[in-house]
Amino acid sequence: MTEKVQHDRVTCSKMMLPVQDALEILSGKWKIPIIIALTHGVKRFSDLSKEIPKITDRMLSKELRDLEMNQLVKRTVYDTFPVTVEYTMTEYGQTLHEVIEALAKWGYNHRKRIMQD
Amino acid sequence: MTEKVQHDRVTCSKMMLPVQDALEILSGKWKIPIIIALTHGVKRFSDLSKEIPKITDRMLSKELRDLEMNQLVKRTVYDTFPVTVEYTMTEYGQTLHEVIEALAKWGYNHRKRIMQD
DNA sequence: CAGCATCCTCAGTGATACTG
DNA sequence: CAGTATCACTGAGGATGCTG
Repeated sequence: MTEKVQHDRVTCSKMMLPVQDALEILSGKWKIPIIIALTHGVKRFSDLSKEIPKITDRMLSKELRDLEMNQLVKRTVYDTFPVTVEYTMTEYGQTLHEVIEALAKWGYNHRKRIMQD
Repeated sequence: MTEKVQHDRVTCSKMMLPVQDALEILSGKWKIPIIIALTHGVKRFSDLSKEIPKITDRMLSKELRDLEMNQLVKRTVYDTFPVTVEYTMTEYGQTLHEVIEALAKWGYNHRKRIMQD
């Protein structure tokens, strides 16, 4: 059975919900690793499994499904035997790059700042 | 006793760790509500408690401590009786605005996109 | 190869009561 | 007022084995 993922939301500013939406989509331990892996090109399930240290098939499968539902990732099945499946970022998924850049930039500086105290 | 918060990290790109750092700081249910509340000015503990629907004192206290440890929020105690405590964003905390703007912008568009499918 | 089913653990959060 | 202490719960994530 599919696991539910639904959090309560808090509303006290008009930025609140959009920010929480965005964070929810990037939330969890594996979304960012998967997204970054896919920015380096089209990948198969087993490629991702190898490239992302310690992720289990269960989580990889689940997170890919989430990303696909949000139209960030496209899944393509080829009729070979055994089946081949390719994952790639959609064009829409690319729009996340700005956000991830902003996070990376801030995070990079923060790490430096916290180190030297 | 202080609760521990430590996650495993995944490394497969140089953006990975900085992005995860940033997300970790914004992670949890209450960081964003608190940060946004504090962008609207200096607030006391009870102000925040009233403004942020359903947050418990326990979580408010804990999240403020986290934010303070990361130098994003400043805590000032006034020697009155009973004690008065004020919380405010630090100048450094303001640097998060770019990040939150990016998240808000993307989240806003995403909400529109997903609604109309 | 590309997953799914099942069971299990524990960190994050909630509820409630108490205190300087 | 501004928290802390304690207990309880739940759901994200891990481990393992199975399948089309």
